[in-house]
Amino acid sequence: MTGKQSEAAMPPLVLEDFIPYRLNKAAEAISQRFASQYRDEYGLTRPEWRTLATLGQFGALSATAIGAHSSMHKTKVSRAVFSLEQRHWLKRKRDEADRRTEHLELTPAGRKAYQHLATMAHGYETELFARLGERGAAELKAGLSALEAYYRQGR
Amino acid sequence: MTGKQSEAAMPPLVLEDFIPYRLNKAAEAISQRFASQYRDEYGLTRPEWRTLATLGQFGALSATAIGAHSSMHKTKVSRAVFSLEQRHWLKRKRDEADRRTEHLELTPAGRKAYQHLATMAHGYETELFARLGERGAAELKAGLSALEAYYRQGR
DNA sequence: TCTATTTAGTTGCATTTGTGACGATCTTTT
DNA sequence: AAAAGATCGTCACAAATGCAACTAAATAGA
Repeated sequence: MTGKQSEAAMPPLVLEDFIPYRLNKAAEAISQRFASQYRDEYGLTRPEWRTLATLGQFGALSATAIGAHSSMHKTKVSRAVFSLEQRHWLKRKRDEADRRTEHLELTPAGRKAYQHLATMAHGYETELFARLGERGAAELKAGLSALEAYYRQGR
Repeated sequence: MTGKQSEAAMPPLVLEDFIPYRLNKAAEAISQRFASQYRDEYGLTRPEWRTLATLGQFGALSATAIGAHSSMHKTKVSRAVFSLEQRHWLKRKRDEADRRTEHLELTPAGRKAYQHLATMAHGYETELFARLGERGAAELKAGLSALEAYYRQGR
């Protein structure tokens, strides 16, 4: 026997301690709650919400740019754009210089929905921070920043 | 003008600061890297790896227990179990007291694969911690713990 | 005891997602 | 300027996921 463990074999991996596992569960749980808000209120899917939020923040972007920024697959963006267009929440404009790309922009209706959802998002986050406590919130942000620095230029 | 902002309107929500968004992107990026390892080496899907890891850690569980522990949908577990069974990595045993439930247990082959994957997982995490730095890793863990405490007893 | 309800796990079906190929357009090379 | 290659967005198809219905078995209620 080599010390630490006595009779029972220690499991080679404790999932509750494994960072990718914990991150996934946490992300899913936290997103779920907010997702049900925009789903209940507007019937939006996650890719649709992401697209809306990205356009709301940046003004006018190509589909490719949206995907690059928010890590969504080409086709996911394409479909979300189509769906938002159906709602008349965004309109497309051909780039006259490069006629392959189209610039996507929110309509007034889209912007209005965005404003509302952004407010809900802030509310959600405020509540989250309150429950995490000053300390927990600060640690989480710092930890996420470290992670982002890692995988941003990572590998 | 009300101070802070000058000419351009501030976007109502900055995605790079929004916790659910950051968590999702981080979780996806971090998981992706490890997922490609077990995918390339064994052709495992995520639900399969999760099921394997859960059984490896806990020894023998019902499908329901696996799903509850790792937040996977019933049918996801059912299909992962089927697939692992095809590989002869686990076997089912009827519970004689309650003949609806089956106890799932890794075979020697399954255990061997698990050992290997668990080793890879540790390696991955070790490298991750190294890149995050002592500080970043500690903050991330603390932040995750705070989150877990939040959503565990949820609402 | 007989019925109604709950639980474990699977399956069919619809929805969502990713892959690969495509037409159109732009860029680079020769 | 023609040919080859890259990029933008879409679509058909295949794979993965979730939902609802189902069988079998246990439990609770009458």
